[in-house]
Amino acid sequence: MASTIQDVAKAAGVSAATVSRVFNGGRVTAERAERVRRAAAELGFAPNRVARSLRTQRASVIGLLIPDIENPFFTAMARGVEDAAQQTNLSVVLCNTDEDVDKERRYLEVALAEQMAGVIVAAASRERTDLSLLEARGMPVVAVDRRPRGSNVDVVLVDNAHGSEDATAHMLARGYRRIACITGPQGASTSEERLAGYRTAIGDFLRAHPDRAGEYPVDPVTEWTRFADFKVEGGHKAMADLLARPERPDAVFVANNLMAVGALRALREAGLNAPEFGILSFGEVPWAPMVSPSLTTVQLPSYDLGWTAASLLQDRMSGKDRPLQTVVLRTALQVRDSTSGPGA
Amino acid sequence: MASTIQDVAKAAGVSAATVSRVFNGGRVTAERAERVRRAAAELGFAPNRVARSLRTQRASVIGLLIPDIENPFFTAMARGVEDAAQQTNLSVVLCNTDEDVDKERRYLEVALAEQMAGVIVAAASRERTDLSLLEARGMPVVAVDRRPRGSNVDVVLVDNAHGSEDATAHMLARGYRRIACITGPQGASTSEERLAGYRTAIGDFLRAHPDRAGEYPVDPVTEWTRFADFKVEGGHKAMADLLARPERPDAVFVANNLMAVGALRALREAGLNAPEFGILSFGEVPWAPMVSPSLTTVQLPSYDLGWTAASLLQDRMSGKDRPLQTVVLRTALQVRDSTSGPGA
DNA sequence: TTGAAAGCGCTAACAA
DNA sequence: TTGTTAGCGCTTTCAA
Repeated sequence: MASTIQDVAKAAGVSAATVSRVFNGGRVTAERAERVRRAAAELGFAPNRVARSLRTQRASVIGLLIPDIENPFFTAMARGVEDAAQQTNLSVVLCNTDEDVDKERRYLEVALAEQMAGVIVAAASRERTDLSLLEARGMPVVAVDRRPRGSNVDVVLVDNAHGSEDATAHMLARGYRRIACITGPQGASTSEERLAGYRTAIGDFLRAHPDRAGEYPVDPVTEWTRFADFKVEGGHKAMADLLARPERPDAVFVANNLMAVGALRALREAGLNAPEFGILSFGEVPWAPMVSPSLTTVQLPSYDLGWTAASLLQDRMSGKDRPLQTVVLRTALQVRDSTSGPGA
Repeated sequence: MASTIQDVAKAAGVSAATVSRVFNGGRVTAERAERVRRAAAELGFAPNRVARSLRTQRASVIGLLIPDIENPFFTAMARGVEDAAQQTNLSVVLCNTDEDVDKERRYLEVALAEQMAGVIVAAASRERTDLSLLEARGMPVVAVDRRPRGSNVDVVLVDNAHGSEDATAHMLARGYRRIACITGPQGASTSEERLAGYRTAIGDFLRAHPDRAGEYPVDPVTEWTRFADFKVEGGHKAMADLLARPERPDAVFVANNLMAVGALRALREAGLNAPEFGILSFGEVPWAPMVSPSLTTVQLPSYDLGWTAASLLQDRMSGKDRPLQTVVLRTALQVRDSTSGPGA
């Protein structure tokens, strides 16, 4: 059906090897190259990548494994990967692992069987994702967003601690003082890192203003911290709980976007509004600019995460034997109206 | 590096053909099959899919081309495709065409070169997307959401007209009378179909209540219709324009989710609120339940669109030679608070 | 039921 | 610079 390199060779009166050279940048005289190109165009020839992969033992496809294709954070990341890959004519195969380690393992096996050129993986689990199979076979791998335990691969991460510190410092600068924190589950690295950033900022402030200590409960960084589940309902419950305390906070730093939605609802139910009560979401909310007041957020470098991972992967694929890298990307604070200050 | 079928054959003391039969359901005595399986497990053997594809001339990968991976409508569709494909052990390669016909064409060529088993495409353009290359080579193709002009492929579409008619009828039933419509660009099939549904519902109502005609401008279905661009700003401008008219509407049917966001803002700026002023969005808005009042929407069958397309594709792939199908899937009205009625 | 052998379409080593 | 040749790993006749 489709024409092969042999057909083109015959039509152009040259050997298959010459046709191959024309398509792969080998040395061919201009005149013959032209003849080949014309014949190829006439026959609608396009090299069969399957045969090429089999012969060269490498594909021009990279696999991208993400836990949730419906999460904008990951789709933006996928765009970054795609754009970077396109520069070297790599195609990207997107695999949705659904936060399921088994499904993820199956896709990893597919990547091996398909001889993919490399794999970028946002691990379904830091504990249980196992990249050793790929490593054993020498397949280039880059982990992104989460670093799977015990794996020897390049990693690209978000600087959660700095982002949280900046965000909290911003709220302090805008005049909020009694800032609470709703973070994710205890033990999850992202929760812990974001909480740590918040604590650093509060600690720094208290050290700079020792006179202020009297305004706070015994230990604000623990009294006003709640561990939730990164989901809407968890954020709602945590916020309601914080508001019920005798020393009520005047602002809240929420460690992810879904919990921020829940916290917003709890505030509204308590008759509180931003910016009198400050609220800031770690992680973009698509409709952040549309709610009123618009929501201040920490923007995650999702696109760049993908772009960077793809670049690292291509380095590895080209056989550069440099030591393993961990790249940490910074977040960006998007100041909007929900943190204008308690008196604004 | 990775072990081949030959390695397994040697280890099990059989021929490569026998190993192949074990993995593909050929006739092999139980005892030898067992030996082969053991050897394969020991060597960590998994058949090389590239070689298999080259030999059999077909792959176990299908391509899914979508215009915008960051649009929840398409990611939900992708989930549907993926889930359906998984049932027959097909992998899905997701390609983001970015509403760009050239990029789309490149991906279509990749699909051919990679010998993919089939392609599902949400066309970047109804006019300019060209599937004839694939058709010429006999590759199974299903078009989804949009029917590219001049192509002979199975199609899965959304029933825009019925969905809009239902939605408009719902608003009428809730007591809104002066219902405006903001639709997409003139000429786009989705705009026209949604507008047509709105007109049908209004027309039916007026025919059933001829006494009401006096309450309306000369021709409500044209006076209160605005063509916008399916974007936030377009919706905002159209709504503001409608509100400036002497015969002000008391509700609006908005033909997509982004324009609904713009329309909401225009309403708020004019001091109008739902449900006194009714508003309904065609197409789900992720935060529809979270705004107050919660937004009534028409839910598109995005997941099922994908699932159905994948099923049709698999029929085609298995060589069933049935006539071309067009499947039209119905929408579902999600009634929330923004259309409780003008007196609610 | 089994194995030997051919060949899918391509590239790369080698020889000319 | 060009062509010849071998072979990537698999499946599928064909003959035994």
